[in-house]
Order: sequence, then structure tokens, then C-alpha cells
Amino acid sequence: MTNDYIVKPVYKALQVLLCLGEERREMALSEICYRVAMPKTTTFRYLQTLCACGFVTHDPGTDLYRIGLRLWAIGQLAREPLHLRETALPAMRELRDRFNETVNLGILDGRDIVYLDMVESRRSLRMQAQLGGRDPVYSTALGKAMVAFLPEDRWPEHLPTRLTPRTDASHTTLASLRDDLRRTRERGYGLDDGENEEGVRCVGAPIFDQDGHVAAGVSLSAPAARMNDRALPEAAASVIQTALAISCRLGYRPR
Amino acid sequence: MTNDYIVKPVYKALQVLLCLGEERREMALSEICYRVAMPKTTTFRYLQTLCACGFVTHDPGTDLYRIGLRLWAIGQLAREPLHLRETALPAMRELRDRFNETVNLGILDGRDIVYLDMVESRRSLRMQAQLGGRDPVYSTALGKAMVAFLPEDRWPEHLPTRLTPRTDASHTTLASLRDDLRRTRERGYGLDDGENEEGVRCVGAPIFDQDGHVAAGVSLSAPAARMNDRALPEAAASVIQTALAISCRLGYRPR
DNA sequence: ACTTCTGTTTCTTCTGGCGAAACGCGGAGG
DNA sequence: CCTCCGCGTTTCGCCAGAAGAAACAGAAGT
Repeated sequence: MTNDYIVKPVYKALQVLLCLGEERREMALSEICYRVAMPKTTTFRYLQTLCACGFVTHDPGTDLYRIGLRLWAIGQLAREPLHLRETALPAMRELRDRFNETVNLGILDGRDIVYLDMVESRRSLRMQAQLGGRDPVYSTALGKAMVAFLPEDRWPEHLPTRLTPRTDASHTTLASLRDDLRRTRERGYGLDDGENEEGVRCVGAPIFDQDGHVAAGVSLSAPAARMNDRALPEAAASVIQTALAISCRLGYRPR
Repeated sequence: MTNDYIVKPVYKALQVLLCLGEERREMALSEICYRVAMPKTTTFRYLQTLCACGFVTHDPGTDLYRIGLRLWAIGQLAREPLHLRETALPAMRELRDRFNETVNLGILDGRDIVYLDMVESRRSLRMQAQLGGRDPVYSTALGKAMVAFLPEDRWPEHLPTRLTPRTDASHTTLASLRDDLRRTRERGYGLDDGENEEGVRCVGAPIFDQDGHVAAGVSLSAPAARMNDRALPEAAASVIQTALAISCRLGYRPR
């Protein structure tokens, strides 16, 4: 079965929907059509159709569009990540309570990670990702931890062809990124050392399912001042331990 | 501006998506195409397209489809009902705490209500709607409370042309339903007396926005044994009071 | 073996998706 | 005042591809 069955108008309209959904704010027609690189007329029609179905809401006062009620509702009802979240939550809480830093659960989606759940530090200064939000695989500990444990011939599926550094610490070449992934695999955890956001350190480890495949990842994030080089080894070991505990609850059997 | 801009394939694919979303379980191709009343080939293509974009996930083992990660993620990020929920929540909690029964917040969406938020009773036997879930306007106190305060020429937008009773207590004719709506408007609250679910009573009142338009509704639900005819007047008065408090926080000015 | 049901593929018709261009409006600047 | 620009909305005609009937392939049951 190949991809011969893509209905082009549907595919393109869904890109419009994704654009609005990921932007997380109201957008104007011009901005949307620029973002999705489609002619204005086409984008306009898709938006009208999306509005007719309740997936998008148009504010006639401002002429801005935003995600609509029906999409919100379906999103609340969707069971997609439910089992994983429930399974991971107890161990995530333990990890959070041990370090009083934020713990994230995420999975791979193309070249991004998507945050499935998070258990936040109780401190004022804490990491706060968005449930359902995304970050690039290559600049996050979560992303690197998951990809590193995939077969190498599957890495290109999750890595960009060109790197857009998010900070001064981000990787700028694919070669250095692949080295980092190999290091990640050897030591068992991925490290985001200010690559996704300046001043933030993050340690991530992969979660395996019952077939031994990478199912998700769990990470501990903190301000760099609190996760310095002395604190890192213990944090890394605990993240690995947490990921393993969750994996076993998913049916994974370590060899 | 009329509805001359509907892109048919997009519209139809979104009906497939709505079908899957509202069903809340995995479905097979045959069942979906029966539900949306489309030819198998067409439905199959739409599903492939929806899968390609991550809105639907196909399980190759079972050949079943379900709502996919990307739709879940957008649903979590969507801000659609956020302001209403935040505004209503404190008053809803007070109402719940006063009666120790479940309080629901919902809005109109076509002929249904959609549950935006809920604050649940702490008792074992309690009402439990689904966040993002739907019920028909005509059989719910929430629905009736909201529609009753719309101009009557807008009632047909929200009422079915033919009634499908959900219980023995449900309305069976449009005439009796319209009488109920007029009564609702006179007394200020809608009553679901076992019409949506047997043995459940529910009182609902409309929430108005700053322009005096119906924005939402709030309701108190309980097992009928606990909300008998002696308890009903006080509950109704409190629900009306809560709705008014929320309305004022939304900028509504009572006359 | 045959039947039934499922999902997948093929082929041809003609609908309507598509986008360039035009239109209308409001705001900013000279 | 006028002109320009940028926005969203509308028009028009071509041909790409959406559409669906029919066939195919496989699995399960009798």
C-alpha cells in the first residue's frame, strides 16, 4: 500500500488546519496563506469549509481565524495517548518528587516531539512545556533519546535535512548531531545542554514497549544552574531508571 | 457572504473525521462509510489522507482507525473555550460545594450541547459527562435553558425536525418541546426530568455575555432521588444565581 | 468447494478545484 | 483631497483529479 490515495484538496486543507493549530493564536487569511504557501483563493475556500464544519472559527469583527469548538471537543475525547500517560504518570511523579524538577513525557511525530504529559516542579522557576506542544527532535533530550535507540537507517525520518539552530548551543551540522546520537545510545540518555532553550538543561531516556520498540521518552528539565555537572550523573541515572520502570509497565522485558 | 465556497472533498473528509471523533472508539472502514453514507472508495481515500496528516491513526493489525496524535495535540493547544471556562469555574465550584452534586458548563453547537467543563460531585453516585462530549439540546436542561432565551425564530437552528426520544420521559412532539421552552423562559431555568437519562434530574440556566446574548449554560445534575420536588426549587434558584454571577463576570449587565 | 464480508485497486467520466485576475473597502501617507 | 497599498471577497474558464462502480484479493465460515 503506497500513498496513491491522497486526496489533494483534503491534504492541503489539513495543512491549513495544522498551521492554525500549531500557531496557537488567531491568524489572518494573508498570514495563513503565506505560511502554507498556497494561493489566497484556495486558502480562503479551505477556511470557509473548515468553518462550516466547526473546525475553525472566524471572528467577523477582526477577520481572524482560530481553531474551533468541534476540533477542541474531539481533541478532549480522543483516546490517543491515554494508555501511555496513565502508565507513565506514577513514575513521573516519583521522579518529580525526588528532584523537584519538571518531568515531561513525549513521543516522536516526524521531526518533532509532542508533549503527552508533564508533571511540574513546584518551584517558581520551572520548565513548562505545553500539553500537545512540539519541539524539534534534534534540540531536545527527549527527541535525541528516542531517535538514538532507533535503527540508524530510520534516523533520517526524524532529522531535518538542514539544521536551524535554536540557540548558540544547538548543533549546526548533521555530522555532529549524529555523533551526539551515538553518544546518547552509548550512555543511555540524551542531553539537551541549552540547545532547545538557553539556560535550560534536560536529560531524557527512551521508553520501550513490549516488542522492544521505542514508544516514548521521559525527561527531567531544570535551569542549568540547578542541574550542573555535579548533579547531572544522578539525575541521568534516575531518568534512565524511570524510563525503565515505565517500559516494564508497558510490557518491555530487558535483556 | 454565503456558503458558495465549500470544497466538497474537504467537507466530506471532515465528516469522516467528525464521525470518528464523536464515536470515541476504533472503527472499521465499512462502518465509517456506512455512518457517513459515502462510497467505500471515497471513504478509504479520505482515511488514507487523514492518516497521512496524522489526524487519524490506522492500526494495520486490526485494520481499525482512530483519532490520531496530531488532532489530539491540536485539541490540547486550542484556546477555544478557555476564557469561558476560567471565568465560570469559581462559581461552578461554589455551586458544587453547596449541593455536592455535579455542575456542568456547556455551549450550543448546532442541535447539540458540548460540555466545556465540569465540576463533579464527591459522592460515589454522581453524574459524569465527558469533556468535549455532546448531548441533544432538546433532552438536556442545559440545552433547553440556552435555546429558550434565544429569539424564537432561531429555535429551529437548534431543534431537530424529528424527535428521537432518549427515554420514556423525553419529548415526542415538537409542540410539547416548544411549550417546555416557553416555560423554561418564564421560570428562568430548564429542567431535564429524566429525559436525557433515566433517573437523572438536571437544572440548567443560561449564561449571557456582555451584549446580552446567550453565551453558554450551567447546570446542576443529580440522581432523581436526591433532587426531588422538595429540593428542586432551591437548586433551581442557586443555578440561576450561579449563571447570573458568571454572566456578570462576562460583562453582562442585567436590566 | 462456495459464499460472504472485508479492505484494496482499477478505470473512465465529468465535476468542480483551482488560481490568476479583478473587485471593493479601509487606512495611511502625501 | 487623492493615491497607493494591503486586506478579504468574487469571478471565470480550463483541465486535473475527485469520484464511484466494478473488479480484485484475502480471510473466515459453512
